[in-house]
Amino acid sequence: MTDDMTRYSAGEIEAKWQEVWNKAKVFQSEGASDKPKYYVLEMFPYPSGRIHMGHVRNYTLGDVIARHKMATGHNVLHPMGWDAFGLAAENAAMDKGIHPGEWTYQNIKDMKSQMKPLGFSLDWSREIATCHPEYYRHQQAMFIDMLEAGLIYRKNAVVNWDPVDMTVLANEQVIDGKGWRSGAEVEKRELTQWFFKISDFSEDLLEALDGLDDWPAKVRLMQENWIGKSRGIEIPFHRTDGGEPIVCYSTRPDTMRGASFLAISPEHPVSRALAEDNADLAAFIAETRKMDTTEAAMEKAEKKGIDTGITVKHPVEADKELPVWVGNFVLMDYGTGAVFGCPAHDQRDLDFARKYGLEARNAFYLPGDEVEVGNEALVPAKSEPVVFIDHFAGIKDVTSQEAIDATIDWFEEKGLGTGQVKYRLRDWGLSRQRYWGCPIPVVHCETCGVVPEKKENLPIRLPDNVSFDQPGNPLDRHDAWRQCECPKCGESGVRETDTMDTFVDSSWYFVRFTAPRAETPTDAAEAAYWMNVDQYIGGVEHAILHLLYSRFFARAMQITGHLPQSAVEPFDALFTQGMVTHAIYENAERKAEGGRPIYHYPEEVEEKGGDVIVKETRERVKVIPSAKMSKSKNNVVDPVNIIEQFGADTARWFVLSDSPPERDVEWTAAGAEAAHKHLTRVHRIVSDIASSDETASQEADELLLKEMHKTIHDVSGGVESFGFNAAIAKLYAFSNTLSRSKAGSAAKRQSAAALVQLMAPMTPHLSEELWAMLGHDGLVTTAPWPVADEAMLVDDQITMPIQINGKRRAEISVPKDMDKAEVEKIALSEDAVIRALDGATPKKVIVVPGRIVNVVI
RNA sequence: GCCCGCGUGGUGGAAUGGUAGACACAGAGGACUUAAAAUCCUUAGGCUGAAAAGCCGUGCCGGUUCGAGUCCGGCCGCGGGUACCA
Repeated sequence: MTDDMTRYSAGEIEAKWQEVWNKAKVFQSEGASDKPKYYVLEMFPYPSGRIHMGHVRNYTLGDVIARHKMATGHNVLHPMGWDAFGLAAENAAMDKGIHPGEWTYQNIKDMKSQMKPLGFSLDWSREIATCHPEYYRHQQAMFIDMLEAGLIYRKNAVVNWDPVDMTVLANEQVIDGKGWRSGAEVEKRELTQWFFKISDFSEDLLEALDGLDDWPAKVRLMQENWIGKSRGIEIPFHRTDGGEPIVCYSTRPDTMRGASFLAISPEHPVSRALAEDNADLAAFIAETRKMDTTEAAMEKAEKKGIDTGITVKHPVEADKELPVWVGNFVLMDYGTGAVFGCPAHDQRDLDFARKYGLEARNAFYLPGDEVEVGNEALVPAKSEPVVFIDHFAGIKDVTSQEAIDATIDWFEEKGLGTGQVKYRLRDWGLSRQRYWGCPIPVVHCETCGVVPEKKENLPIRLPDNVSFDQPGNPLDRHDAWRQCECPKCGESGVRETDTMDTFVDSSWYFVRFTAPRAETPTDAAEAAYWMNVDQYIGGVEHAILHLLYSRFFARAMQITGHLPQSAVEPFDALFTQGMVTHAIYENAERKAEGGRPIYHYPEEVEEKGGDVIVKETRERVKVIPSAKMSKSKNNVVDPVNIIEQFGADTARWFVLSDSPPERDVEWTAAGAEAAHKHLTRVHRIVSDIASSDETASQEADELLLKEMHKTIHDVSGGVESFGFNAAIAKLYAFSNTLSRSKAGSAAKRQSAAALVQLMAPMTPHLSEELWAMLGHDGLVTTAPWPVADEAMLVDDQITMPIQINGKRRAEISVPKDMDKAEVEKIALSEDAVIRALDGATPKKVIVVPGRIVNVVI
């Protein structure tokens, strides 16, 4: 029955019901309410101009939660906004000559119009954009408060410097050590920059992870490792030339016997001092500065060093002297910028020692395995017992951890070192030498120094009349904007031209959503009511930086009075969705200017005889499978086509159905059509039921209703635990049951209504249509969520598999409460069991009630 | 390099330590149709076998357990993060 009256026409249905929702303002959150509040938030998007499948997945997940919470009687806040500052806008400005602001606002408009048809239950009345002065003026106010509270300071830090373009480069803009536009070798350069004192909160940020029960364990673990608490010791090594001792930090002082050299950072004061009259050393240091600033690049680079010529005394063995080397692998930012090398028990030190002919001597060996050091360092787990050789504190058979503790105690007792707890977490550098960001509201005055702006002068607006015809920060060359009055003495000063890292913008937007038009950064009452975010949803790629910065910012906002005490952890529950991936198509025959690879869009290539080629040029293409969808790699699938072809409900159903949401999913076009077929089928099944009128046997009715209650139970459970794909599988199964059921129309209508309601968070438009078709008055969106009847969930008779030695050989059907002995008896009388036993008695019979029987022979 | 994940049929995937492959996609066969589309029904991990049935099987190697996709140890491969992409 597929005539015109009952055909599923997504386009018409979706437009109609969106209009109904909008008119009724069903998605605008209430103020004070008797209902419990629920704040569900998806990570807000960067306005690139096109939504992609990752967005659709993210917002659909959030929307299902929001709609389900609405149906279960919550006052729901579900806002949306734009993370609107960033690098891409400046690139567009340079490439296309458009102002970053114009480009960004156009993109917001475009993306919004692409999102609207998806029918998300968003409260658009709260929309914010971080690039809007009405947003960033509050950020500037908080900056001033945090500066005055001592949470922000200035220090020198290195950046990637492009010597040809004369500009600072982001790590992403450095490709194989070269500037992405100029192709010039990138250098490190030191600048004075602004920092948040996040490291002051290391311990708190670490400890509070324990309370985040509804965060994924992996994210807590990643943050724990990122903060990187370690207990170690600072040991001064005395120079034989009488100079200032060099202080090393070590977490493995138990390996001291094996120490054979000291390695100090190229940026260490001693290195710098020695370089002044050591040309080789100066050249070595200069060489290490020609590397990008990423940790990965530094760690992967070949470990190199140079002997400084100075030596230090071993702190324990009086007659032993150690050479001091400068090593490119020693970070000035961590510990003291100096380490002692113990080749026997550290692989990196061993490689270094072998390369430069340094000694390798064991501090301990494994019990019963006393061997010389080969090419592999002996690094046992800290809990593993080892045997120490001539340990100065007299310990011998202990674990490494016990030895570390004993050694630290011994050093402290003798006054040879100081136990220290250190964290890997570094302060958050927020300065960016770029135009399209929130201006840092300070003035440099010759007499007063660095002075924060007066709050009444905020916002310090970005000037509009800037040009991008040359690289570098346009603010630097905008004299009219830079010239200003010193807020303190009134004489002339110059504005800070650094803008803020966009992570600052995204570290508090979730609080701004609670009072998006407030005259102060936050509204105490609204923040107290809505915070914390009950459920935060976003990509796992944000597991560390964004989430850690937000956790810090909540603390900083609390100290400066912008957040109530209760909101110290901003996100009660976190869900990290997997990415939507897609193959990348890289041109294998041609490169762009400057050696950059050329990437092709999926629709530009085709498969031909096992090879993939560019349709137009017939060039061969290298296929890089399942990579994060990224605008710069052109491997982005446009959901707009799918919505136009099949409708929003199909797109929503599809992104939820196939993969568990925490897992990455490789996008393929085939699935969307299947999703649409199914929705068409549901439309047909329910239409038929709505227009039929039959009675049937009570048995058939009961069977169907029992299945209905099971489905309500399972789907509700699935929706509450992000098991959407499994929930959808149950809905498929129930549609099949319903369409084949011989039940009467009353039972069928009841079941159809349940099906429609259970689908509503996922396919809200179709559900509204069918809900109305079944004769319901109100909206399914606001109808109370169905509740399963517990009594209907249990089966009296259950099937139990019979295993023989752990392999399934038969199954029996027994009443659910049958006692163990009885079950065992029935199991042993099964043919397959008798055959396998062949007259013998079983060694053991394990009966797990309600589950399984295992006969051990 | 380091930290964190992931790996199951042709494909997406399901499975509180308890019947591996639910539910789908693609496939094969059939019904309906003049035909096609749509729809409905059947089938389907691999190997052997006519069947009954048996053997193998969750990246690889090993362990714990009556029982392991699931827990533990060691590998391999892929992905994310690595502090200036967001």
